[in-house]
Amino acid sequence: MNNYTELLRQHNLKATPQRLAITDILNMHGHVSIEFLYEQMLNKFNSISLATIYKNINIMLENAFVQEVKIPHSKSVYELTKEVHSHLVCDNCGAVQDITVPIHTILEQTDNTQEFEIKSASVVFTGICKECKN
Amino acid sequence: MNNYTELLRQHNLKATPQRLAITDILNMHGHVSIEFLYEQMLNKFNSISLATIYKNINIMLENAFVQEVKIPHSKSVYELTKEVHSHLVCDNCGAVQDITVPIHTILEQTDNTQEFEIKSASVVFTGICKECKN
DNA sequence: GAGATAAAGGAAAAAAATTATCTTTTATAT
DNA sequence: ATATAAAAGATAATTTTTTTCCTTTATCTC
Repeated sequence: MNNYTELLRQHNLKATPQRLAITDILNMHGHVSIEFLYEQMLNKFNSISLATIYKNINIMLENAFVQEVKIPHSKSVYELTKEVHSHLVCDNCGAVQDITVPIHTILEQTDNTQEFEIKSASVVFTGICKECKN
Repeated sequence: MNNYTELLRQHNLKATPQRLAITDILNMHGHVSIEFLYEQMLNKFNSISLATIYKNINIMLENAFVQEVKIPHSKSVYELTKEVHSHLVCDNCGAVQDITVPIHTILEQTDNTQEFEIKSASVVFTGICKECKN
């Protein structure tokens, strides 16, 4: 029993081999698209269907086991839920990295005369990653 | 000749009646989904096809006449391009508002040890709007 | 550990979203 | 006014995502 079995169960998800594999791929790659996930899964389960990928990602989203990252001008990627954080996306290679942004400070400096009660922030920076600069 | 004819042309877009109508709808509603835009357009052009909506939104995106706003847990909306700004999205009613965030200040306060060259930021706050609080 | 059961997987189809094709119409430059 | 490139309309085709139905399996209980 690896460590993700219990984590899946804590999110009301049965620990099937397929889900453990999805979890491993997410853990290994950090941020993955549906297509990439499907391709990787095919290596282990040669008859897995895309519907199973979608069904799992959807139920994992519902149970907050994974999060969707919506990226400007690009397809969404999915990641295991962890501490709140933001993202850096490379315009050149598409790589996605995590970054911590002081949301609290931002809110203090933002003029919110609109009386909108802000609960969370989704921040995606785009630019050029270290590797692509060289 | 209303004021959007010239603006369309400046973006290398022919000022067709359909495009002027799309522009009016975007201007009037601020942020609209593809479906909403289609429904509104049907009022004026009873035989317009969804393909025309997509073709126009896509070419308007390419020519930076409109921008796509990707919203967590929801479908994208589109807006006329204006000064750089961020968005507030109400979890309750789905309304989208503009807000100005001091991105520059954020960057100064963000620890970017990853040597990532940030060029732009997409920020979407979610919470409860003024109307839904009452 | 064996049996019961609710949930998950596989396969295929269906539905929804998006893009492409081809012909007709039209905005715009000349 | 005419020529022309681009856009619209009408489908059709693709792509993406969801659903259905039947089989398999993870997990709970004994």
